[in-house]
Formats: sequence, structure tokens, C-alpha cells
Amino acid sequence: MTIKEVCAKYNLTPDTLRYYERVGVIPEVTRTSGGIRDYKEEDLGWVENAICMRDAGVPIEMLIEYVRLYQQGDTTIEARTNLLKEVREQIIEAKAKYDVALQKLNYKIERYELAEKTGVLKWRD
Amino acid sequence: MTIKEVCAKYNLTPDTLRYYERVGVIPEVTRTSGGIRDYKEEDLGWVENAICMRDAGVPIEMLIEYVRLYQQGDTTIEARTNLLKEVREQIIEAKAKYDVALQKLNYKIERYELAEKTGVLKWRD
DNA sequence: AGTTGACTTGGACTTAACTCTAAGGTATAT
DNA sequence: ATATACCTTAGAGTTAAGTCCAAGTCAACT
Repeated sequence: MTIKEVCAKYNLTPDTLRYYERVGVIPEVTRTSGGIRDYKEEDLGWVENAICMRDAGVPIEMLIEYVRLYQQGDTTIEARTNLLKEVREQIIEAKAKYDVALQKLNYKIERYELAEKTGVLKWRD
Repeated sequence: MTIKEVCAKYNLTPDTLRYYERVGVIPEVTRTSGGIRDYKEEDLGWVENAICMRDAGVPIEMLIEYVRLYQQGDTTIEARTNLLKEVREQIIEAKAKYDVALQKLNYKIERYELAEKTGVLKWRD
């Protein structure tokens, strides 16, 4: 699979994909004899994973660290588990904050819609 | 309330608070005769709101737009409602992505913990 | 064999959201 | 009245995460 096809599949740009590889968010991608990237199933797995984690706000640095540990082999399994747990905690905390914001928004929207109907406003912000 | 006290209360820096005011994430703060910021209840409300929304990943630009509309008065109530709904949609979508990431993480962590116990690995990444 | 379009790299540039610095004003304690 | 701590502004600098550019290479078609 060429870089362009991968980009079409996951809706990102070639620059982003090369960037991810360059900085180590994903391991080095399979190449043709001519040096052109040819994404295999495994490469796609890494790409998918990177996208999924980035979409959840996981910083690149953590993804790089995970790949680094992964490439060091079986001795890093505990370290990888810990890293994954740390990432999980971060996401859970972020989600909790999203919920607080949603509460506030729902309350405010309700108020505004009431005001739109009745033409009466009686609160600030 | 001085800027320092507000910072202590909400755990942010004076620079951030001044920045928020300067770019319009919050309206202009009450001042003493000497020109020093003296945060009143209402100012604090705006600060809290900004923090809450930023924590939910809402871009500064949307907060600025909301303040701008707010300051234009009652004629912008519909526009404000729409903006708030748009913000809500964004947060809901982001949250959904966080859930996907959490699924993946839980699965992986489970696998890793099993491997740590049994000493056997039989999957990639 | 040449053109066309996609690919390569290294490095510079951009954007969002702060964060820091310099030069100076304010307020409280001695 | 002077030292100290904290405040002010304008503007420059930083960081994370891409994004763009130039100069050149590769692959497929005519």
C-alpha cells in the first residue's frame, strides 16, 4: 500500500505519516527496492493505533516512548504495561473533565432556549 | 481578589490570566484605582468557565467568539445558543474517540498483564 | 527516451496556546 | 522615604504537532 492510499484510507496527509515515522510515533515502514514506502498490514496497525491515541489526546512523546520500548523486546513488557496504564489514566481524567463541561453546556443551553421562547433573560453569562 | 490569589485558587499562572483577558477569552477584569486587577465574583465566573471549557479541549477562538457575542447584548442570544450547541457537539465527538482509545488500551493492558503472569506473548504491538 | 505524476529527504515554516522578559508603576512595611 | 514584593504593559520567545518547500528520484505510460 502506497503512502497515498494509506492517507486516503485514514484521512491524513503524507507529511503527517512521514513525520510520524521520522520522529518514531510508528516504527520504520516497509520499503520497496527503490526506497518507496510500501505499508504492510503490520505498518497499518501501527498507523491506526497512532491515530486512535492521538485522537484521544495522547501526546506524541508517549507514543514514541512506547515504540522505543517495543523495539527493545520482551524485557520491556512491564514498562510498556505501566506506560499504557499511565495513558489510560490520562484519558480517564480528561474524559471526566469533558463531562463537567458537558454538564455546564447543557445547563446553559437549556436556559438560553427557555429565554428564546419566553423572551426573558435572568442570569449572567 | 488579586491576580495571584485567583491563580492560587485555580492553579494557573498570572501570564495565562492576563493572556485570556488580552485576547478576549474573558471580558475585561475589574481594576483598582491604581489599575491593578481586582477579580470580582463575576470575573471569577468567567475565569472558571474558561478553564472548564479549555479543559474540555474547546479552542480559545470559540470562547472569544462567545464573549464577543455576549458583549453585544440580547440580540445575540440565538447566535450564542448555536455556538454552545456546536461546542457541545465537538465535545461529544471527542469523548466518543476517547472511549474508542480506552477500549483499545484496556484490551492491550489485559493482554500484557496475562503475558506478565504466564511469561507468554503471542500477539504483535 | 521522454514526460508525467507520485515518491524521497532535509530543513524551514506555521499555528495554537501559552510563557517569558524588560522596563517600569503600585502598595505595604519599616 | 525607601525597600520589598507584587503589579502593569508590550512584545518577543517557546512548545507541540504538524505542514510546506526545494531539489531530486522512481515508476508507469507513450
